[in-house]
Amino acid sequence: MSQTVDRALSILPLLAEGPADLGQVADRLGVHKSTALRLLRTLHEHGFVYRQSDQRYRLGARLIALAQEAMENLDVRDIAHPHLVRLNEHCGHTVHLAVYEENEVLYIDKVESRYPVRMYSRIGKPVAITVAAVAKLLLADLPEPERRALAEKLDYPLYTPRSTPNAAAFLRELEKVREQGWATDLGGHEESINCVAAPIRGADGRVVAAMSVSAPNVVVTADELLTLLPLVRRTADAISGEYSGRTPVKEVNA
Amino acid sequence: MSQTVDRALSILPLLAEGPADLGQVADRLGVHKSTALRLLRTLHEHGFVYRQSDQRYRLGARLIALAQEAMENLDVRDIAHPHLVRLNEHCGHTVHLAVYEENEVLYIDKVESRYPVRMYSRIGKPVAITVAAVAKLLLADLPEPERRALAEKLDYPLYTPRSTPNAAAFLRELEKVREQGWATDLGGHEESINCVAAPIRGADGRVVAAMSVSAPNVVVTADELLTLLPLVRRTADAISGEYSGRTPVKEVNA
DNA sequence: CGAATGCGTTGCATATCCTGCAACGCTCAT
DNA sequence: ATGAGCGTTGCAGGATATGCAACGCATTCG
Repeated sequence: MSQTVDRALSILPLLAEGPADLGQVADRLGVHKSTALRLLRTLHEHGFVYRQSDQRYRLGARLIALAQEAMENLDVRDIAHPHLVRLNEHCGHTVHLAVYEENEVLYIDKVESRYPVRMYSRIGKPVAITVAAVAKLLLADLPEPERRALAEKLDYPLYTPRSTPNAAAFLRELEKVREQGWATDLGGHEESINCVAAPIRGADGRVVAAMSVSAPNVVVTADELLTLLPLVRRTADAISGEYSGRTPVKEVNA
Repeated sequence: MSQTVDRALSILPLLAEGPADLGQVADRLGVHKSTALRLLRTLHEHGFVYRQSDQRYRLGARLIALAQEAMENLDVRDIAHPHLVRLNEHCGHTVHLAVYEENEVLYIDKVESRYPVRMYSRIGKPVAITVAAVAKLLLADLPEPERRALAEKLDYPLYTPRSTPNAAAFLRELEKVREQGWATDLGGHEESINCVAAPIRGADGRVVAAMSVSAPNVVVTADELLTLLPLVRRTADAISGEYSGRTPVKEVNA
């Protein structure tokens, strides 16, 4: 809606691909160099871009710090964290917490596996939305039209033979997940990694987040992992209770 | 330099403090509501802000994802990571990697302590610049005028009695750090936590990053921690070598 | 060694695009 | 019912962003 701001913001994803010089930015924006320069300068003043020694621009530190703050005032996260840690202490596997927000699902917390073989993932990273167990739970709860629209719009990359192949299959899977109230990903993203996940609900019953336990099958088989399901669900329910119940504990910020 | 973009970007730190509604944003920007609305809309389209169910705005997911990408293409980080992990495996303590960028020092990587007592810190979080060992190393390497200017501008919060009290003391400390080539923080930030840190240098000898080992003194005393100094320095030197030497291994992106 | 190319940068005139206003619709509380 | 408070819209005026052309500076090539 605001052309100038629109252009300025478009620079950021562009720089996320890697550093770029003024000319490249101007070209990809389709504007004159002087225009790009002024936009970059403004971004620079705010610390969103950084000018490295070779004069090229890349994303700046303030952006990282801001994102950090953004995550820190997600209240689900605060409440969930100790539960995730406790679950990790019980089973030793990687525990994730994820939320859905406007066509993306992303991890907002993680407790690392205590086994030497760890899976790759990072807080803040958008998850493989068509296969991840947490994504299924979050999308399954969307209003039907929105869910359908989103499913149609997605790509369905075949990470493995067991990846969700297309929108129809995905919608069917979501329906199933919706009914059973939990989800799995059995080798749909990484051949050897399995997950079980459960939803965290707000006071109105809507799914506000999802948590999962993941483990490579060199550590435990899928069947063994599934035996953790009741525990995972109980943990998720405990978080739900605390989240919707508004525990009076810890109300530091007004 | 660009008023519109300037205003739009100012909204983000504002929202980082917590969700806000349209009126609040307009007030704090000192603009008309309709203006704020248009800016917020533009930010929304790009996913930088999110409109929660109560209509208030907060920082959006794209911001988090972007910051993630920003960190992932810092090459020091890639190179350093395995070294940090190895160091952690040796000593068991928390290992940090930090960089300086325009008046801020922030952690860009972290390997968690394997002891039950862990220190609080988060990747992406700006560090306590006046006391942290890594910050001392990074600032000590700045050109003298810049270092002095920065030191004058900083606040010197007294986290503990051992915190750096003022600019003069800080500059003296930086001089010392500069000469000895390593730094410590002995209870200057958290009473019970000590750190030893060493610099990572680029091909031209300039400090590009700094790494540290931190441990609470309930686990090891400051003296014991200092015995790790040679190992920390060796690790930092190894990273420096790899970083400046341009190892031919792994050149995926052109 | 000098010319030429490529880059970031500046000042300026044009008109585009942003701004603030005022009025509207809506929800919620009185 | 009535009013207050909030987000939203269309519009006219003018501040503000834009592209141009020219400059400085480095690096490259003749």
